[in-house]
Amino acid sequence: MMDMRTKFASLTHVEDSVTASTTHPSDLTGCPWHDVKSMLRSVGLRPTRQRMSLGWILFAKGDRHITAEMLYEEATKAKVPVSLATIYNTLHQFTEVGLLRQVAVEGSKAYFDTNASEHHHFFVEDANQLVDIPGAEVIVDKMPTAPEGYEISRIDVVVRLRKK
Amino acid sequence: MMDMRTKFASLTHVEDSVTASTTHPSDLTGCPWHDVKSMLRSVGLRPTRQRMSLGWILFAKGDRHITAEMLYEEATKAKVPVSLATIYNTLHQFTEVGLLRQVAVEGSKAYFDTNASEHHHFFVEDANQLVDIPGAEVIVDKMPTAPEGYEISRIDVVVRLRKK
DNA sequence: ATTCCGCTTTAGAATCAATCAAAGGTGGCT
DNA sequence: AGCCACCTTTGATTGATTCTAAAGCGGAAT
Repeated sequence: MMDMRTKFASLTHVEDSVTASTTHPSDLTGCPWHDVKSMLRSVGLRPTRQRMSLGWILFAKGDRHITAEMLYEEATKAKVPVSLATIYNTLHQFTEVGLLRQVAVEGSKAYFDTNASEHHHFFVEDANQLVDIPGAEVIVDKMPTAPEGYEISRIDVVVRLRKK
Repeated sequence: MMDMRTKFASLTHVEDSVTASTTHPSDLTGCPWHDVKSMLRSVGLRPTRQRMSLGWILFAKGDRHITAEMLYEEATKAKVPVSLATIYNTLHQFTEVGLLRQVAVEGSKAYFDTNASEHHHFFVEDANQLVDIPGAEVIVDKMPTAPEGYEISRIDVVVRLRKK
């Protein structure tokens, strides 16, 4: 919940004046409809039913690592009829505008992280599970120099774990 | 366990002494047969025709980042008839025994690195291209503590690049 | 309100990488 | 030479993701 607000604040600079006055903890949601709506507007996406529902599902429960299939099932369970194609479209659109972050782990499916801020991950090899690395426990010390004509857009660190 | 360094050192060394006198650089003969054979034996894989050929193709040209499809094409061009299933089997077997390393980047296909030693990568976002980060230019400073019951098997660092 | 235009969503087909299963082939040992 | 466990092959199959063409909706203008 608190994470939610922090997230929203950072995601919707443009909407600070709006969200600041309207944020209140909602019973089930944790993320009021009109906040999702303004979030969408602030990134230039039309607030449609599906996008609102999916945004609500995605960001209501704090930081998560979710696949398209997982989101599809959750939406279905939540009686939000939405097609798989829309799930993919939405995940990609959200990623493009910086609401989500796609995490690269080898393996067939793509994971999306609802925490789009700079942070790194544990990857449990046997369970195919992603976990945030808390705080600033990892620090990349010597930043490599990017090749000529390129700039660093991001650094991903994945610490792979195996059962002892 | 045979370390990557050892394998590479031995292969390239012998290559230097043999190919210099018997072959042209344009040929695929950068790595004599008996070395691939002993490499395979040393990791406990039977030196079959296909594995020898593929090992030869893979390790003859220094460090590379290759996909199953790429290797398949190269093998075909080199008149080494081999099925795609065998390509996949071989890549996975080589990875299991530490001759190759699978690099985790988002995207549809899996990349295998013929340099299996501890090092990290640049990933050119627009071109979907992998490049080794030279030397020890990246250092993970604070190793995170693994959760209870787990141990760290490896740390992957991917520095994502975008055209300036 | 109603209309209209363009962005969205949809279902299902299509694509792509990767894996599997069954049948035939081969390496290495005696 | 011959055996047997391991390899390789073909073709089918899975699983994730993308594409396509048609129907639906958002919201600004009427």
